[in-house]
Amino acid sequence: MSKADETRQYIIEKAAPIFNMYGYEGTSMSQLTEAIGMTKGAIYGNFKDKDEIACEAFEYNLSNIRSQIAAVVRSRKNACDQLIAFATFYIDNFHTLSQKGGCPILNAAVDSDNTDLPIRSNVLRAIEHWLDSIVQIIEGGKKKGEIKAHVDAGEFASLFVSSIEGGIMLTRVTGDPTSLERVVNHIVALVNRDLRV
Amino acid sequence: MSKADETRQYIIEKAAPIFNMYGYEGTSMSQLTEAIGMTKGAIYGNFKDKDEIACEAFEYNLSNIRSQIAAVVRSRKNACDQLIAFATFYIDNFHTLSQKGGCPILNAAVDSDNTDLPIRSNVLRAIEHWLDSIVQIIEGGKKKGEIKAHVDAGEFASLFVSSIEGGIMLTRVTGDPTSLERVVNHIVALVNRDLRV
DNA sequence: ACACAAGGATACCAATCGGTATATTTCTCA
DNA sequence: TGAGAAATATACCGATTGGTATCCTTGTGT
Repeated sequence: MSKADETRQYIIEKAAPIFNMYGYEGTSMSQLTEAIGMTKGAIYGNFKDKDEIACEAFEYNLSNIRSQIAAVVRSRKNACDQLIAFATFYIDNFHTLSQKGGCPILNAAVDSDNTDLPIRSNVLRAIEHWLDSIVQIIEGGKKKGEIKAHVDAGEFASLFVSSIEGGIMLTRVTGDPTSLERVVNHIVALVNRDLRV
Repeated sequence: MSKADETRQYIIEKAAPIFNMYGYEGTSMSQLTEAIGMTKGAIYGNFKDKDEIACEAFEYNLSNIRSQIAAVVRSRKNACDQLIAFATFYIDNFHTLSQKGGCPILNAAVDSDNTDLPIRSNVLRAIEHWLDSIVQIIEGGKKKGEIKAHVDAGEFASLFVSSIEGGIMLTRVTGDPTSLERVVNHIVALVNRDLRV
Protein backbone atom coordinates (compact mmCIF):
# COMPACT_ATOMS: atom_id res chain seq x y z
CA MET A 1 0.00 0.00 0.00
CA SER A 2 1.46 3.34 -1.12
CA LYS A 3 1.71 6.35 1.16
CA ALA A 4 -1.18 8.01 -0.61
CA ASP A 5 -3.37 4.97 -0.13
CA GLU A 6 -2.42 4.80 3.53
CA THR A 7 -3.43 8.41 4.05
CA ARG A 8 -6.64 7.84 2.13
CA GLN A 9 -7.44 4.90 4.36
CA TYR A 10 -6.57 6.88 7.49
CA ILE A 11 -8.88 9.71 6.45
CA ILE A 12 -11.73 7.29 5.72
CA GLU A 13 -11.35 5.57 9.09
CA LYS A 14 -11.50 8.85 10.97
CA ALA A 15 -14.31 10.29 8.84
CA ALA A 16 -16.49 7.18 8.95
CA PRO A 17 -17.92 7.53 12.47
CA ILE A 18 -18.39 11.29 12.02
CA PHE A 19 -20.53 10.86 8.92
CA ASN A 20 -22.44 8.04 10.60
CA MET A 21 -23.19 10.18 13.64
CA TYR A 22 -24.06 13.49 12.05
CA GLY A 23 -25.14 12.58 8.52
CA TYR A 24 -24.01 14.02 5.22
CA GLU A 25 -25.39 17.54 5.61
CA GLY A 26 -24.75 17.48 9.33
CA THR A 27 -21.05 16.80 8.88
CA SER A 28 -18.91 19.82 7.95
CA MET A 29 -15.42 19.82 6.52
CA SER A 30 -14.20 21.56 9.68
CA GLN A 31 -15.59 18.70 11.79
CA LEU A 32 -13.66 16.34 9.54
CA THR A 33 -10.38 18.29 9.70
CA GLU A 34 -10.64 18.26 13.49
CA ALA A 35 -11.38 14.53 13.71
CA ILE A 36 -8.77 13.62 11.11
CA GLY A 37 -6.10 16.00 12.39
CA MET A 38 -5.28 17.28 8.92
CA THR A 39 -6.08 20.48 7.07
CA LYS A 40 -8.61 20.92 4.32
CA GLY A 41 -5.88 21.23 1.73
CA ALA A 42 -4.51 17.84 2.71
CA ILE A 43 -7.91 16.18 2.61
CA TYR A 44 -8.79 17.69 -0.77
CA GLY A 45 -5.43 16.48 -2.05
CA ASN A 46 -6.68 12.94 -1.48
CA PHE A 47 -10.40 13.23 -2.28
CA LYS A 48 -12.13 15.20 -4.98
CA ASP A 49 -15.04 16.32 -2.83
CA LYS A 50 -17.16 15.72 0.27
CA ASP A 51 -19.34 13.21 -1.56
CA GLU A 52 -16.38 10.98 -2.30
CA ILE A 53 -15.35 10.91 1.37
CA ALA A 54 -18.93 10.24 2.46
CA CYS A 55 -19.34 7.33 0.03
CA GLU A 56 -16.07 5.72 0.98
CA ALA A 57 -16.76 6.27 4.68
CA PHE A 58 -20.11 4.53 4.21
CA GLU A 59 -18.49 1.60 2.45
CA TYR A 60 -15.91 1.40 5.22
CA ASN A 61 -18.57 1.26 7.93
CA LEU A 62 -20.37 -1.34 5.90
CA SER A 63 -17.45 -3.66 5.32
CA ASN A 64 -16.58 -3.38 8.99
CA ILE A 65 -19.95 -4.74 10.08
CA ARG A 66 -20.09 -7.26 7.26
CA SER A 67 -16.80 -8.86 8.21
CA GLN A 68 -17.89 -9.11 11.84
CA ILE A 69 -21.18 -10.72 10.86
CA ALA A 70 -19.45 -13.04 8.42
CA ALA A 71 -17.26 -14.23 11.30
CA VAL A 72 -20.13 -15.08 13.65
CA VAL A 73 -22.10 -16.71 10.83
CA ARG A 74 -19.11 -18.81 9.79
CA SER A 75 -18.77 -20.06 13.36
CA ARG A 76 -22.04 -22.00 12.94
CA LYS A 77 -22.63 -24.92 10.63
CA ASN A 78 -26.42 -25.24 10.73
CA ALA A 79 -28.28 -22.66 8.62
CA CYS A 80 -30.82 -21.97 11.37
CA ASP A 81 -28.07 -21.38 13.88
CA GLN A 82 -26.41 -19.07 11.38
CA LEU A 83 -29.58 -16.98 11.13
CA ILE A 84 -29.83 -16.87 14.91
CA ALA A 85 -26.18 -15.86 15.24
CA PHE A 86 -26.75 -13.19 12.59
CA ALA A 87 -29.68 -11.70 14.52
CA THR A 88 -28.03 -12.03 17.91
CA PHE A 89 -25.01 -10.12 16.62
CA TYR A 90 -27.01 -6.91 16.83
CA ILE A 91 -27.70 -7.41 20.51
CA ASP A 92 -24.17 -8.45 21.40
CA ASN A 93 -22.62 -5.55 19.51
CA PHE A 94 -25.27 -2.90 20.00
CA HIS A 95 -23.22 -0.80 22.36
CA THR A 96 -20.18 -0.66 20.10
CA LEU A 97 -22.34 0.00 17.06
CA SER A 98 -24.29 2.70 18.88
CA GLN A 99 -21.14 4.52 19.96
CA LYS A 100 -20.21 4.92 16.31
CA GLY A 101 -23.64 6.40 15.55
CA GLY A 102 -25.83 3.34 15.02
CA CYS A 103 -26.51 1.27 11.94
CA PRO A 104 -24.86 2.95 8.93
CA ILE A 105 -27.44 1.52 6.55
CA LEU A 106 -30.37 2.93 8.48
CA ASN A 107 -28.65 6.26 8.96
CA ALA A 108 -27.59 6.66 5.35
CA ALA A 109 -30.96 5.46 4.10
CA VAL A 110 -32.94 8.05 6.06
CA ASP A 111 -30.29 10.69 5.47
CA SER A 112 -30.23 10.31 1.70
CA ASP A 113 -33.83 9.56 0.76
CA ASN A 114 -35.48 12.64 -0.74
CA THR A 115 -32.06 13.69 -2.05
CA ASP A 116 -30.04 12.97 -5.18
CA LEU A 117 -26.84 12.33 -3.24
CA PRO A 118 -24.54 9.78 -4.91
CA ILE A 119 -24.56 7.73 -1.70
CA ARG A 120 -28.17 6.71 -2.42
CA SER A 121 -27.08 4.01 -4.83
CA ASN A 122 -24.61 2.70 -2.26
CA VAL A 123 -27.42 2.40 0.27
CA LEU A 124 -29.62 0.51 -2.16
CA ARG A 125 -26.84 -1.91 -2.97
CA ALA A 126 -26.09 -2.40 0.73
CA ILE A 127 -29.68 -3.29 1.53
CA GLU A 128 -29.99 -5.65 -1.41
CA HIS A 129 -26.76 -7.28 -0.31
CA TRP A 130 -28.07 -7.71 3.22
CA LEU A 131 -31.39 -9.18 2.06
CA ASP A 132 -29.54 -11.46 -0.31
CA SER A 133 -27.20 -12.76 2.37
CA ILE A 134 -30.21 -13.86 4.41
CA VAL A 135 -31.78 -15.48 1.36
CA GLN A 136 -28.54 -17.31 0.62
CA ILE A 137 -28.36 -18.76 4.11
CA ILE A 138 -31.95 -19.98 3.86
CA GLU A 139 -31.59 -21.48 0.40
CA GLY A 140 -28.38 -23.16 1.51
CA GLY A 141 -30.22 -24.51 4.54
CA LYS A 142 -32.95 -25.91 2.34
CA LYS A 143 -30.43 -27.79 0.19
CA LYS A 144 -28.80 -29.21 3.29
CA GLY A 145 -32.18 -30.28 4.64
CA GLU A 146 -31.88 -27.98 7.65
CA ILE A 147 -34.68 -25.60 6.66
CA LYS A 148 -38.17 -26.53 5.55
CA ALA A 149 -38.44 -26.51 1.77
CA HIS A 150 -41.64 -24.46 1.60
CA VAL A 151 -40.18 -21.45 3.45
CA ASP A 152 -40.30 -18.17 1.51
CA ALA A 153 -36.72 -16.93 1.82
CA GLY A 154 -37.44 -13.43 0.50
CA GLU A 155 -40.31 -12.96 2.88
CA PHE A 156 -38.23 -13.97 5.87
CA ALA A 157 -35.39 -11.72 4.75
CA SER A 158 -37.70 -8.70 4.55
CA LEU A 159 -38.99 -9.45 8.02
CA PHE A 160 -35.50 -9.98 9.37
CA VAL A 161 -34.04 -6.74 8.06
CA SER A 162 -37.11 -4.59 8.73
CA SER A 163 -37.59 -5.59 12.32
CA ILE A 164 -33.92 -5.38 13.24
CA GLU A 165 -33.53 -1.91 11.72
CA GLY A 166 -36.69 -0.77 13.45
CA GLY A 167 -35.52 -2.32 16.68
CA ILE A 168 -32.21 -0.49 16.47
CA MET A 169 -34.01 2.79 15.94
CA LEU A 170 -36.34 2.20 18.86
CA THR A 171 -33.60 1.16 21.21
CA ARG A 172 -31.40 4.10 20.27
CA VAL A 173 -34.19 6.61 20.81
CA THR A 174 -35.49 5.18 24.08
CA GLY A 175 -32.06 4.25 25.40
CA ASP A 176 -33.62 0.95 26.47
CA PRO A 177 -32.26 -2.29 24.91
CA THR A 178 -35.58 -4.05 25.49
CA SER A 179 -37.06 -3.23 22.09
CA LEU A 180 -34.15 -4.67 20.14
CA GLU A 181 -34.01 -7.70 22.42
CA ARG A 182 -37.69 -8.41 21.87
CA VAL A 183 -37.29 -8.13 18.12
CA VAL A 184 -34.30 -10.44 18.02
CA ASN A 185 -36.01 -12.93 20.34
CA HIS A 186 -38.97 -12.94 18.01
CA ILE A 187 -36.75 -13.67 15.02
CA VAL A 188 -35.05 -16.49 16.92
CA ALA A 189 -38.43 -17.97 17.82
CA LEU A 190 -39.52 -17.63 14.22
CA VAL A 191 -36.45 -19.52 13.00
CA ASN A 192 -36.95 -22.34 15.49
CA ARG A 193 -40.70 -22.65 14.92
CA ASP A 194 -41.17 -22.03 11.21
CA LEU A 195 -37.82 -22.64 9.54
CA ARG A 196 -35.96 -25.35 11.40
CA VAL A 197 -36.57 -28.92 10.24
CA MET B 1 -57.98 32.20 16.09
CA SER B 2 -56.14 35.52 15.79
CA LYS B 3 -54.38 36.60 12.62
CA ALA B 4 -51.02 35.83 14.17
CA ASP B 5 -52.11 32.31 15.05
CA GLU B 6 -53.44 31.78 11.53
CA THR B 7 -50.12 32.81 10.04
CA ARG B 8 -48.26 30.62 12.50
CA GLN B 9 -50.41 27.68 11.51
CA TYR B 10 -49.93 28.43 7.81
CA ILE B 11 -46.15 28.54 8.21
CA ILE B 12 -46.14 25.25 10.11
CA GLU B 13 -48.24 23.51 7.46
CA LYS B 14 -45.92 24.60 4.67
CA ALA B 15 -42.73 23.91 6.62
CA ALA B 16 -43.80 20.47 7.85
CA PRO B 17 -43.18 18.44 4.65
CA ILE B 18 -39.94 20.31 3.96
CA PHE B 19 -38.45 19.40 7.32
CA ASN B 20 -39.70 15.84 6.95
CA MET B 21 -38.07 15.48 3.54
CA TYR B 22 -34.74 17.16 4.10
CA GLY B 23 -34.20 16.93 7.85
CA TYR B 24 -33.25 19.64 10.30
CA GLU B 25 -29.77 20.41 9.01
CA GLY B 26 -30.82 19.71 5.46
CA THR B 27 -33.55 22.32 5.53
CA SER B 28 -32.41 25.92 5.09
CA MET B 29 -34.33 29.07 5.88
CA SER B 30 -34.28 29.97 2.18
CA GLN B 31 -35.96 26.66 1.35
CA LEU B 32 -38.60 27.53 3.91
CA THR B 33 -39.18 31.08 2.65
CA GLU B 34 -39.65 29.67 -0.85
CA ALA B 35 -42.10 26.98 0.25
CA ILE B 36 -43.98 29.30 2.58
CA GLY B 37 -44.02 32.28 0.23
CA MET B 38 -42.97 34.70 2.90
CA THR B 39 -39.75 36.47 3.74
CA LYS B 40 -37.38 35.63 6.54
CA GLY B 41 -38.42 38.73 8.46
CA ALA B 42 -42.03 37.59 8.42
CA ILE B 43 -41.16 34.09 9.58
CA TYR B 44 -38.90 35.28 12.37
CA GLY B 45 -41.69 37.61 13.47
CA ASN B 46 -43.72 34.49 14.27
CA PHE B 47 -41.05 32.05 15.47
CA LYS B 48 -38.04 32.68 17.61
CA ASP B 49 -35.71 30.37 15.67
CA LYS B 50 -35.39 27.42 13.30
CA ASP B 51 -35.67 24.94 16.16
CA GLU B 52 -39.10 26.22 17.11
CA ILE B 53 -40.39 25.82 13.56
CA ALA B 54 -38.87 22.35 13.31
CA CYS B 55 -40.45 21.18 16.56
CA GLU B 56 -43.89 22.53 15.69
CA ALA B 57 -43.63 21.12 12.17
CA PHE B 58 -42.82 17.73 13.67
CA GLU B 59 -45.80 17.91 16.02
CA TYR B 60 -47.99 18.92 13.09
CA ASN B 61 -46.89 15.93 11.00
CA LEU B 62 -47.42 13.73 14.02
CA SER B 63 -50.95 14.88 14.84
CA ASN B 64 -51.82 14.53 11.16
CA ILE B 65 -50.97 10.85 11.12
CA ARG B 66 -52.38 10.23 14.57
CA SER B 67 -55.81 11.57 13.68
CA GLN B 68 -55.88 9.47 10.52
CA ILE B 69 -54.93 6.35 12.46
CA ALA B 70 -57.41 7.15 15.20
CA ALA B 71 -60.13 7.29 12.55
CA VAL B 72 -59.38 3.86 11.05
CA VAL B 73 -58.97 2.32 14.51
CA ARG B 74 -62.27 3.80 15.69
CA SER B 75 -64.00 2.25 12.68
CA ARG B 76 -63.42 -1.22 14.18
CA LYS B 77 -64.92 -2.57 17.37
CA ASN B 78 -62.86 -5.71 17.95
CA ALA B 79 -59.40 -5.04 19.40
CA CYS B 80 -57.72 -7.49 17.00
CA ASP B 81 -59.37 -5.83 14.04
CA GLN B 82 -58.21 -2.48 15.39
CA LEU B 83 -54.61 -3.68 15.48
CA ILE B 84 -54.96 -5.01 11.95
CA ALA B 85 -56.49 -1.74 10.74
CA PHE B 86 -53.66 0.13 12.48
CA ALA B 87 -51.02 -1.91 10.67
CA THR B 88 -52.81 -1.90 7.33
CA PHE B 89 -53.01 1.90 7.48
CA TYR B 90 -49.35 2.09 6.58
CA ILE B 91 -49.87 0.11 3.39
CA ASP B 92 -53.00 1.97 2.34
CA ASN B 93 -51.42 5.36 2.96
CA PHE B 94 -47.82 4.63 2.09
CA HIS B 95 -47.84 6.63 -1.12
CA THR B 96 -49.26 9.78 0.48
CA LEU B 97 -46.94 9.42 3.46
CA SER B 98 -43.95 8.85 1.21
CA GLN B 99 -44.65 11.93 -0.87
CA LYS B 100 -44.35 14.02 2.27
CA GLY B 101 -40.98 12.46 3.05
CA GLY B 102 -41.88 9.23 4.85
CA CYS B 103 -42.59 8.54 8.49
CA PRO B 104 -41.84 11.68 10.51
CA ILE B 105 -40.97 9.67 13.61
CA LEU B 106 -38.37 7.57 11.81
CA ASN B 107 -36.95 10.61 10.03
CA ALA B 108 -36.74 12.78 13.11
CA ALA B 109 -35.37 9.90 15.18
CA VAL B 110 -32.47 9.19 12.85
CA ASP B 111 -31.97 12.88 12.14
CA SER B 112 -31.70 13.92 15.77
CA ASP B 113 -29.93 11.04 17.47
CA ASN B 114 -26.29 11.94 18.16
CA THR B 115 -27.38 15.56 18.51
CA ASP B 116 -28.68 17.73 21.35
CA LEU B 117 -31.47 19.21 19.23
CA PRO B 118 -34.59 20.10 21.23
CA ILE B 119 -36.67 17.92 18.89
CA ARG B 120 -35.10 14.82 20.47
CA SER B 121 -37.48 14.91 23.41
CA ASN B 122 -40.42 15.27 21.03
CA VAL B 123 -39.31 12.14 19.20
CA LEU B 124 -39.01 10.17 22.41
CA ARG B 125 -42.49 11.24 23.50
CA ALA B 126 -43.91 10.37 20.06
CA ILE B 127 -42.51 6.85 20.17
CA GLU B 128 -43.66 6.23 23.71
CA HIS B 129 -47.10 7.47 22.70
CA TRP B 130 -47.14 5.10 19.74
CA LEU B 131 -46.06 2.10 21.79
CA ASP B 132 -48.58 3.01 24.45
CA SER B 133 -51.46 3.25 21.98
CA ILE B 134 -50.77 -0.35 20.89
CA VAL B 135 -50.55 -1.48 24.50
CA GLN B 136 -53.86 0.25 25.27
CA ILE B 137 -55.63 -1.53 22.41
CA ILE B 138 -54.31 -4.89 23.60
CA GLU B 139 -55.15 -4.36 27.26
CA GLY B 140 -58.62 -3.17 26.25
CA GLY B 141 -59.00 -6.30 24.11
CA LYS B 142 -58.04 -8.49 27.05
CA LYS B 143 -60.72 -6.92 29.24
CA LYS B 144 -63.31 -7.42 26.52
CA GLY B 145 -62.23 -11.03 26.13
CA GLU B 146 -61.11 -10.47 22.53
CA ILE B 147 -57.42 -11.00 23.15
CA LYS B 148 -55.80 -13.85 25.03
CA ALA B 149 -55.02 -12.88 28.61
CA HIS B 150 -51.44 -14.14 28.61
CA VAL B 151 -50.31 -11.94 25.72
CA ASP B 152 -47.39 -9.60 26.53
CA ALA B 153 -48.70 -6.24 25.28
CA GLY B 154 -45.38 -4.42 25.53
CA GLU B 155 -43.60 -7.15 23.62
CA PHE B 156 -46.13 -7.03 20.80
CA ALA B 157 -45.98 -3.24 20.70
CA SER B 158 -42.19 -3.29 20.30
CA LEU B 159 -42.50 -5.79 17.50
CA PHE B 160 -45.29 -3.82 15.84
CA VAL B 161 -43.49 -0.49 15.82
CA SER B 162 -40.05 -1.87 15.01
CA SER B 163 -41.09 -3.92 12.03
CA ILE B 164 -43.33 -1.26 10.52
CA GLU B 165 -40.66 1.43 10.82
CA GLY B 166 -38.09 -0.91 9.32
CA GLY B 167 -40.53 -1.90 6.59
CA ILE B 168 -41.13 1.74 5.70
CA MET B 169 -37.40 2.34 5.45
CA LEU B 170 -36.85 -0.71 3.28
CA THR B 171 -39.73 0.08 0.96
CA ARG B 172 -38.67 3.70 0.57
CA VAL B 173 -35.10 2.77 -0.29
CA THR B 174 -35.90 -0.04 -2.69
CA GLY B 175 -38.96 1.66 -4.19
CA ASP B 176 -40.70 -1.70 -3.89
CA PRO B 177 -43.79 -1.95 -1.64
CA THR B 178 -43.17 -5.67 -1.09
CA SER B 179 -41.10 -5.27 2.07
CA LEU B 180 -43.71 -3.22 3.88
CA GLU B 181 -46.50 -5.50 2.68
CA ARG B 182 -44.68 -8.56 3.99
CA VAL B 183 -44.12 -6.94 7.34
CA VAL B 184 -47.74 -5.86 7.69
CA ASN B 185 -48.97 -9.28 6.58
CA HIS B 186 -46.76 -10.83 9.22
CA ILE B 187 -48.24 -8.60 11.91
CA VAL B 188 -51.75 -9.44 10.76
CA ALA B 189 -50.94 -13.16 10.89
CA LEU B 190 -49.46 -12.68 14.34
CA VAL B 191 -52.61 -10.98 15.59
CA ASN B 192 -54.86 -13.70 14.23
CA ARG B 193 -52.71 -16.58 15.42
CA ASP B 194 -51.34 -15.44 18.79
CA LEU B 195 -53.64 -12.67 20.02
CA ARG B 196 -57.17 -13.32 18.84
CA VAL B 197 -59.32 -15.41 21.14
C1' DA C 1 -61.52 58.95 8.69
C1' DC C 2 -57.90 58.71 11.70
C1' DA C 3 -54.42 56.93 14.89
C1' DC C 4 -51.92 53.29 16.22
C1' DA C 5 -50.40 48.82 16.64
C1' DA C 6 -49.13 44.68 14.42
C1' DG C 7 -47.42 42.06 10.43
C1' DG C 8 -44.41 41.68 6.86
C1' DA C 9 -40.52 43.19 3.55
C1' DT C 10 -35.80 44.97 2.75
C1' DA C 11 -31.35 45.09 3.61
C1' DC C 12 -28.03 43.86 6.20
C1' DC C 13 -24.88 41.12 9.76
C1' DA C 14 -20.95 37.95 11.18
C1' DA C 15 -19.98 33.23 10.72
C1' DT C 16 -19.53 29.25 8.24
C1' DC C 17 -20.04 26.55 4.21
C1' DG C 18 -17.48 23.58 0.45
C1' DG C 19 -13.71 24.21 -2.35
C1' DT C 20 -9.07 25.91 -4.40
C1' DA C 21 -4.58 28.34 -5.73
C1' DT C 22 -0.37 28.59 -4.01
C1' DA C 23 3.33 28.27 -0.81
C1' DT C 24 5.88 25.15 2.06
C1' DT C 25 7.29 20.96 3.90
C1' DT C 26 8.43 16.10 3.48
C1' DC C 27 9.60 12.12 1.09
C1' DT C 28 11.94 9.50 -2.63
C1' DC C 29 15.35 8.06 -5.43
C1' DA C 30 19.33 8.74 -8.29
C1' DT D 1 23.36 14.61 -0.70
C1' DG D 2 20.86 17.11 -3.76
C1' DA D 3 17.00 17.60 -7.18
C1' DG D 4 12.42 16.85 -8.19
C1' DA D 5 8.09 15.15 -6.97
C1' DA D 6 4.54 14.27 -3.84
C1' DA D 7 2.03 15.54 0.22
C1' DT D 8 0.46 18.93 3.38
C1' DA D 9 -0.40 23.67 5.19
C1' DT D 10 -1.78 28.53 4.58
C1' DA D 11 -4.62 31.77 3.02
C1' DC D 12 -8.07 32.79 0.52
C1' DC D 13 -12.59 32.50 -2.64
C1' DG D 14 -17.68 33.43 -3.47
C1' DA D 15 -21.89 31.64 -1.79
C1' DT D 16 -24.91 30.57 1.77
C1' DT D 17 -25.98 29.93 6.53
C1' DG D 18 -29.18 31.43 10.61
C1' DG D 19 -30.55 35.61 12.46
C1' DT D 20 -31.81 40.80 13.16
C1' DA D 21 -32.57 45.95 12.90
C1' DT D 22 -35.28 48.90 10.50
C1' DC D 23 -38.55 50.49 7.30
C1' DC D 24 -43.02 50.14 5.26
C1' DT D 25 -47.58 48.33 4.65
C1' DT D 26 -51.83 46.58 6.23
C1' DG D 27 -55.49 45.80 9.32
C1' DT D 28 -58.32 47.32 13.30
C1' DG D 29 -60.96 49.81 16.73
C1' DT D 30 -62.93 54.18 17.71
